[in-house]
Amino acid sequence: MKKGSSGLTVEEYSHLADFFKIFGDGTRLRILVSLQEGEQSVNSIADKIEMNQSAVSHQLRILKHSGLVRSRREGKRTFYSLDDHHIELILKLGIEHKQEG
Amino acid sequence: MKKGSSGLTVEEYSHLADFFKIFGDGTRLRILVSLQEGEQSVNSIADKIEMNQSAVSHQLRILKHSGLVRSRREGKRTFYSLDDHHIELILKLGIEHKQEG
DNA sequence: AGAACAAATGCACATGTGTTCATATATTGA
DNA sequence: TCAATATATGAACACATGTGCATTTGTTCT
Repeated sequence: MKKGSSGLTVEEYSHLADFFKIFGDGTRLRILVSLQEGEQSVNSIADKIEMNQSAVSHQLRILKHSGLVRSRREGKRTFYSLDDHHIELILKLGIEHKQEG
Repeated sequence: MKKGSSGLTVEEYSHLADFFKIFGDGTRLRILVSLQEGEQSVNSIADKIEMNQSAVSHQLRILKHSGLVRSRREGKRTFYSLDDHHIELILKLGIEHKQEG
């Protein structure tokens, strides 16, 4: 296992990059922020952020596979909610960064 | 200016996504972490992270345009250094997330 | 001016990504 | 079972992105 001067391997940096990549899309950010208000169904999210149901579903799958959200089925609907305590901190940090310009 | 329930416009989310996108590449992460040790020339960085000079230069340009690093010329060489106090915090946060992962 | 070195740039290419459309797969209620 | 609703999925497409190659630009030294 080859280590760089700061302790992470090339592969580990790649995985870390994959983590940040999740936040690198406006639609996903809006979904995540929307979910901060509580769990919501797919159509509910799609309506709120004014996006295609399919597009939202695709993104939710990515978020779920990344472990950032989880889903719960209730009848015909699937409710998604945040499933990672780092999300709020990271979003907050990004927004603060943005505000300072 | 259309605002969502959490105070940001669609365009603002897009810009925030662009910010996170910068960290969504392993090469850029390695460059940023490398620069935490202090300013370094392009070739120096390229050697350290074992990457093409051209690739590193391309990425440094992105980092510079994003305001995350700045450059200083000294003779034939250009020295790059970190230029954003949020970087360390964000990298730290991401690494911590990974460790708990 | 010419050689040597460092860095930046334009191009081409392969790969990755987000969206939409159409369709499939639940699930519920009549 | 059939219709209606909600969600998931696959394919296709346009677009973005990272890299390497070749070349250019800038700098120093002789």
